[in-house]
Amino acid sequence: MGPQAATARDRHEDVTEERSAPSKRDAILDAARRVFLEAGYGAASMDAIAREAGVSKQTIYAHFGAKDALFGAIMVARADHFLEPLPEAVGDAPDVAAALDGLSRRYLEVLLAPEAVARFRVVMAESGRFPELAEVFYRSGPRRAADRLAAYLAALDAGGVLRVPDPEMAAGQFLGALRGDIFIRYLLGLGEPPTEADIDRTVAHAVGAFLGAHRAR
Amino acid sequence: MGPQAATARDRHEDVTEERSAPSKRDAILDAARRVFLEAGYGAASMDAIAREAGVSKQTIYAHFGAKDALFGAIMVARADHFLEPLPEAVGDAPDVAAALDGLSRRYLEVLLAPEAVARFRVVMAESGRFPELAEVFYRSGPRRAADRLAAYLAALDAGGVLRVPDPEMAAGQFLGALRGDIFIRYLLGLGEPPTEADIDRTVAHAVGAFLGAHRAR
DNA sequence: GTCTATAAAAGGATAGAC
DNA sequence: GTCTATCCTTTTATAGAC
Repeated sequence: MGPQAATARDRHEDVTEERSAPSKRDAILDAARRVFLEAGYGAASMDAIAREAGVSKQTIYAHFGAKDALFGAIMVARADHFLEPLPEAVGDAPDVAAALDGLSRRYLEVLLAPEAVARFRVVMAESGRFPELAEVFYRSGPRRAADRLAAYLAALDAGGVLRVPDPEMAAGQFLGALRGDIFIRYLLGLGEPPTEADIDRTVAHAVGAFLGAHRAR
Repeated sequence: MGPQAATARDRHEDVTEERSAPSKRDAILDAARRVFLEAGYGAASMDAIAREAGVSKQTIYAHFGAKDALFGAIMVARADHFLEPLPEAVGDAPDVAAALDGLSRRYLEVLLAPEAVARFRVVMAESGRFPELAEVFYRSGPRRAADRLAAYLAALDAGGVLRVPDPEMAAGQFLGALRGDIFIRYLLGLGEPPTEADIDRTVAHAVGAFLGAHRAR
């Protein structure tokens, strides 16, 4: 093997191909993600995952051992990416209204992405069987978003821009207002996804109400 | 049979007992409700329901025909009771703050009842398989609560008490703020249920913010 | 590592007696 | 209407060849 190959062999010792071909392991993970998120844990069969990945069932068991281990690998691995694009929007905005507006749009964008909704639904349904998974999901997703917003609101209060005596509560309720009815409908699989105009109205109303409620005296 | 028996025999023709003993049918419905809500549709077995009800599996099939029919009977039957105690709180209250306060407490009380949370979770998880069930649940639960509140807010706006130009949106976002973080945590099965003090703080904050945002000029 | 074939168990639904 | 006993399909998991 060539000299630069050293950086790429963090998993295998005896690989012969120099280009890291899409490994069966990754194919399995990808297929499992799709099948689990679409069907839920119980209704997803290992046969379906094997078929989707183009491998045999035994190959899956050789890699992951059992169904619940595979499920855990999928759900935890992707939990980090949830709501990751949120923080940048807070610090750079010229004024408060624009900052809240931008943050709200990113939040709804992430929250209403089909994969995020499916993930939420599955984690929720299986929270009894996988409690630690629900915990990780909560902390890396909803909790993190609320903490970031709370920190921003606390800074606004300290700077005298707004009056926010209880930033944690205010952050939680603001994000709750943003979710409003839309998210429930989405989780229940009802009706059409919200249009751009719906988003505009929702964000404008939530931000306006928040600024009205917390304006400095 | 006696003359008064006529009113009670809307289902049976050949009953011999005069007191309506807890029928097997009701025992099945009750057991099915418990098992379905605890385990979810997929993980709930007909064997478990039969055991819990103290009857044989065949008795269940004689009454309901199939698993999905039994599930539908359970979930739809109880959907009416969801949020039923809400409307009274609106009209009688002396002032707006007290009305919103009372309504908020009832809403959270109903929403955080263990059975309501379990129902929400199950309907959500099975919304793909039973779309019409999700629709009925939504309309009789979340939607109804939001509509009632919106009508009240529209009346306040018309009376000049508050300024609420978009009552539907305001109602949805107020209820969303009320759910805030608590409901998500609850759905994910995390941590302790909220204490009385938590409820007090949550309601006070949401009502205070709402009044601040929508006060008449 | 990967495949084909199979074991072992669970669960939805039905047959037939009473 | 109700029970016991059974069928048949699906599904997780494993054995053994290559």
